[in-house]
Amino acid sequence: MADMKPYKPSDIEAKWQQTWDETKLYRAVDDDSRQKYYYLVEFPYPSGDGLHVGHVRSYTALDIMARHKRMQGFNVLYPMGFDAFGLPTENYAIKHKIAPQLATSKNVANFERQLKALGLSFDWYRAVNTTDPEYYRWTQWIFLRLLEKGLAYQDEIAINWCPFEKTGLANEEVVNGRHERCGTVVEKKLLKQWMLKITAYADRLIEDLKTVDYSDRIASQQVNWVGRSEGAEIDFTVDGEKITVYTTRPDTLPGATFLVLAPEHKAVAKITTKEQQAKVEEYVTATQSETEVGRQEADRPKTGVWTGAYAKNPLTDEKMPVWIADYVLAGYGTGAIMAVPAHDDRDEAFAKEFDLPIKVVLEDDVVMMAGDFKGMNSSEAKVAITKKLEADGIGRKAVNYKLRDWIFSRQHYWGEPIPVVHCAKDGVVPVPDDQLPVTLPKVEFYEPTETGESPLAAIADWVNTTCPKCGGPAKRETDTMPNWAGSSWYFLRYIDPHNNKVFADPEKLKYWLQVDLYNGGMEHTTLHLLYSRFWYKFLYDEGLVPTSEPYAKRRSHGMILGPDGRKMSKSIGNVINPDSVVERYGADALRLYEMFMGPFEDQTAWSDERLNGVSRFLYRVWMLAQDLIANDRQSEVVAGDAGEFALSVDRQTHKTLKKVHHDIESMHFNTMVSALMEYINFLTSAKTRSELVKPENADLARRTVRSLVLMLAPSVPHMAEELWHQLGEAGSVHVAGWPKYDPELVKDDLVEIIVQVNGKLRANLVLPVDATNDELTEAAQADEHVAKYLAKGEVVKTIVVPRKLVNFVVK
RNA sequence: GCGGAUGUGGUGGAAUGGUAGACACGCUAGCCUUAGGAGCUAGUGGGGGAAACCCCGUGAAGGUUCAAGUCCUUUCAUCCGCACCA
Repeated sequence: MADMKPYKPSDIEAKWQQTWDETKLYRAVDDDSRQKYYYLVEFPYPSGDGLHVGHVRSYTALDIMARHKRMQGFNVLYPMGFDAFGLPTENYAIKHKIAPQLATSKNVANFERQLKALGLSFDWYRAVNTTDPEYYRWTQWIFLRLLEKGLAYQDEIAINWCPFEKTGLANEEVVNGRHERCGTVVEKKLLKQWMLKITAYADRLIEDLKTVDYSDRIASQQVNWVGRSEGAEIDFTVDGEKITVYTTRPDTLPGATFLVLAPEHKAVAKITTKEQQAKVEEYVTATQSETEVGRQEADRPKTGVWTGAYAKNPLTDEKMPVWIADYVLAGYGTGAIMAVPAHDDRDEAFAKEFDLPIKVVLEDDVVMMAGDFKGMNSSEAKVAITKKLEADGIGRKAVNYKLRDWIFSRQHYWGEPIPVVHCAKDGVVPVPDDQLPVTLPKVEFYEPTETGESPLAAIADWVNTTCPKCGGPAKRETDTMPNWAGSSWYFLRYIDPHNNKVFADPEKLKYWLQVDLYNGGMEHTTLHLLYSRFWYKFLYDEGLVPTSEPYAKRRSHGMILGPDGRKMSKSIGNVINPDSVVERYGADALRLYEMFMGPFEDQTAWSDERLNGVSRFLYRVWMLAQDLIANDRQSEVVAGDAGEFALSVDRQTHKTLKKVHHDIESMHFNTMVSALMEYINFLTSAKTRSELVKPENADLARRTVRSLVLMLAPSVPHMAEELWHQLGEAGSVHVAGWPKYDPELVKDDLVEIIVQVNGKLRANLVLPVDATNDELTEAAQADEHVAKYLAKGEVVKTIVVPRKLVNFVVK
């Protein structure tokens, strides 16, 4: 064909991106006349490295879902923004001596360019940036609400301190005793810190998972992280000093032969005898100088020292020596345990090391001793012993969590200032709401200070202010918030991004929430996801948001590994840059390839060969479409082409429509692409294609290519839009109606029936779909090949599954 | 140790308890062409056979069932998260 247009992604992609932008095609409307869908992807940190192919996987998947819903007439919100506070930018600013504000805007511009080049249907009008004072004004506002309710508080605690970045860290940022970002061995440092009481929500953060649809691995990681356990507290008296232990196994109390306290336990100094004092002090000093890394070494031999004191087992009246050892953690439970060496591996190792008694109390889960409790099973004994302790006033049921309160202070410049002032007279005074935002001052140096104070502390005219309460001199808080602050509520701001009266209009919140689907990386499961659920629940308790959970559904895309199967990293040099893929193959090919790679939630390695295969597929689609469009243009439309051939093509079309529709809804993007490929294979087979280009099939060609373009639109938006216009359509394919499959056309007249003898396949028959069981059996028996096997014995049973199979059981 | 996920060709993977290997990559042979990251045709789990066809085959071992990749039990391996959390 002389006028056939070649497929050149670079010719069409930028063109349509610009048109979509100009026509505001993807703006979400705040009306409630249509059903809404809110699709959310984690907004990126705009690093200097630019977009990662992992971002593309997440954003494309939900883009496909958003486009699919939009085509079905729903009101779709699919927003994007930037989580731009954080240390990499601050470090970049220090190194290059430019303001973090400038570095951020440069990186944001680059990310925007990259995202737009992918043809993602974000509503850019709603874009947010956490470093924008008009945004962090509300981050500060929420902090003040937490402060009002006592959920933000200051505490002098031994925090995780990164000596390289000179900042405090949350527990969540410490991995194996090292700072997860820079790998520096974390030290302990006593500092006054702002804390958020996430532990007040521990139970609800677990319980309410029942009301939402999270992938198993996400939900279980959250449950583990909160780490709820049930047991009992038991009070022991040592030299008049009360020592309370926590145990999940009160049933083993008869087997408790000694107590162990953490070296940091407050009672240690009081109960230590004179004879043991020197040894105890030496041990305490030694454990304090140990780093977290040292304390966490695997298979570390148990160490400890006896305090010289004794407690008494309330059930057996036996004397229990009281030891201190660093295998007992000060920060968990009560910082003290009753040791049951017979039923706990750690206690056993300790008992063996120091030659302490080991007393077995349970065998086969049944209590073997201790009078009243003898013969009970473990769970009965737990209840009974706890009750007895309660009656005696020396114990009670108790619950513990691994979750710690969230350390909310950072000693850095590039974060939201914590909006309080310190007044000599009034103490901590919140900055009044109408004076928000407390903005970051412009400074020349961003380096953290050696003392552990934020660089803000050095800016006298910013720090020195007046007390909002008494008008006297006061100093501003110089700590800033962690980078997790802004991202804890950004999805609320998208709903009403330009509101300067409230963080978002309650009516709009009511309309758009919950987020219908939230996708993001697994690495954010225990940090961001938990934090944002906490903030949201707090806002719910304040009556500021309409539902108890923010996200109805959470999924996590699998990581894309480098072509070598290893995690992509700059130092290995196996990073794939989306820009170069777009340049070479086009955004549509990149998008479709990332969907075709494998199951969405599984990790998988990058492959240039397979990307190329997807690109080839798109060329074939294009060429076929050109043929069909040409036929449609050149031919008079002939009415009534409902022959056998047309029916077979329509059937294939509608089967594919059905498959594509359901695969998008269930996020089976890889099989959606397969279905499209099968469809194209069918249409381009020599026989089908030669018929489709005949003038008498012009009408069929037209409706086929229309359906094809529509079903491709969510996945390859640029090519679909271009073809749509070649078809003579004026509007955008992305707001054209999604083609519903016809259930009648999805059904077949004839179906393949498999015939088995003793479960083994012996024949394939093509029979009418409505054949009765008897007819199926008859046809199966009549098959020559089957008959041979039937003759070998006696048919004792015949199983018929309509439209599927006949199985003869022959003996 | 605890929790979660996953084991299917040379590779990525597909299969409401009902034809294992769809779709794709790679490979082989042939064709075509202004030689390309192009297109077309055929083949491609293992074994046997000229063929028809037969046997074997979803980490391993049992079991349930007319029928198991799929359900149950045991077990092994890999990956992820947490980890001296009492």
